[in-house]
Amino acid sequence: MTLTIYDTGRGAKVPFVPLVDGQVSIYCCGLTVQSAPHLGHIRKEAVFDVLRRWLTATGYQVTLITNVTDIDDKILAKSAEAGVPWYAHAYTFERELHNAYAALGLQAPTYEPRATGHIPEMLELVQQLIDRGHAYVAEDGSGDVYFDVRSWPTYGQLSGQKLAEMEPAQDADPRGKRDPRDFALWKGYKQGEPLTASWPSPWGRGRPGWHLECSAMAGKYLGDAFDIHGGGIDLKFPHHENEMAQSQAAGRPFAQYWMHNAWVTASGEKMSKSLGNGLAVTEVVKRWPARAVRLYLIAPHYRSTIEYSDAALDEAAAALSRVDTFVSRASALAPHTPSAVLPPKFVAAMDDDLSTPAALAVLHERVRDGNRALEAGEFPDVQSALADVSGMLDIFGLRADDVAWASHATSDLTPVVDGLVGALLEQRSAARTRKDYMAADAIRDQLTSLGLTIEDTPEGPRWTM
RNA sequence: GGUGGAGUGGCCGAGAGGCGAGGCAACGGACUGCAAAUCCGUGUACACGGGUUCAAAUCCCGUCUCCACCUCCA
Repeated sequence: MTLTIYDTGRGAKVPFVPLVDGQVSIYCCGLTVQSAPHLGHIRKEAVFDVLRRWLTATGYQVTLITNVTDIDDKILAKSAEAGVPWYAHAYTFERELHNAYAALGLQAPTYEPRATGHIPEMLELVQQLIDRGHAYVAEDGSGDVYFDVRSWPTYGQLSGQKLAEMEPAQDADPRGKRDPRDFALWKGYKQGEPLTASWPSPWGRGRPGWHLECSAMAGKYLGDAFDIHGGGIDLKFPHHENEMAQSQAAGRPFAQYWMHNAWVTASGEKMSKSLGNGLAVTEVVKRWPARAVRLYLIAPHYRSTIEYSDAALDEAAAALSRVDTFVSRASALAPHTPSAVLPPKFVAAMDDDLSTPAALAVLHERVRDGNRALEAGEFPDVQSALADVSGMLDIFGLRADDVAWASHATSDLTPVVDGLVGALLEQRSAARTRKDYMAADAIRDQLTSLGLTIEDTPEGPRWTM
């Protein structure tokens, strides 16, 4: 059984064969750090985090590069509006992005290059394109450099667009372009822009175009050819189309597979900044446990649109707590280690284009098996179910005891609380023994009002936050 | 105008010719002093209209609705 992935370029599920045996190189378009990341942005990170965990678990050595676009028109515009330097503005949101990563237990990429740190690599790429006759300096003296779309016959292949059929540019000002569809590789410095946002180049001061950045950084860290290029489906055109064109036109084979995730919608429409801060990751994590948010993001298939609703987050939290309850009950009986060999149905699901919904169904099945075994007192079965459940949770990045959640876990007060609660529970048990249920319930109500849940189990009372 | 995706039971969300994924909620039962948790059970869902087939949510034709991209949005 081998991994099959849906390759946007071929428009079909295809077997995944890496360029180098045992290794996988992935470039995943990161964010333009112009505002706070919302659920939709972080979905992409969650999806590729799971992909990476799965590849790693199946024996691959994974290199994941995710860039940070820290210079672009919007960053300049918004920072000017806010009256802060553009780099400070970008840095603010880069840090917010990292906080969001941490909150959702996302493993850091192998490396996370910033666009502004790779100007030389970008200039080199532009020069190669000019030399090969696929790029030209604008004729209007703006200092812009454009990719010559008509010089590249396969332009439009990735997205299935035909040049002739594309909506005519409503931009009346061709800005020195030979064709309205030509895109900027390099943007000449304009009066009024901060001088710090420009770099010297053979064509005058300026800054890189968005598409160019990714090609240059992917090339630097992954080589001329690499395995998987990922990103949101909305980047397919023009961003990825342009990346592919400019890289291949420069003689680099570029990505072998393209994986695109769908977005998160709200009220049926694509989530966007205009819908307000309510959906910012920082806000969502305040309202629901971070692990539930993560589950919510990875439970549907990555190519399906997720419709945001409070109720859906509530459901994810409820589903997760069912799993957690089993894990904590079973763990109390015996130490365990996650299974190295996962249930075949789970493996088959994950290998089938990362079919997390089917894989999750297997997780729930094993939880049920485990609960049944728990009732029957079949400890070997409990242990085996627990090991499987842990192993599967590991792939999803949802193990409660994963170090990723450490910074958000309760601190070392747990033993103290345990002692105090334990003392009260002993009093309650005594009251129950003498059938003084009024007193027993009073203690339980008191603890409940503090946010604790008390459950009576065959092994004695048990409390959870 | 071009390109792509979607419409599934109360809700979320898979599947893609034949045995009702899974979760959440609800109801009934078991267990419990009462709960909680857990287990067992309960559903004749696939936008609409035709057609193909022994068999269609899945294929074909038509219709409606929604969304996205073609504007530096994950």
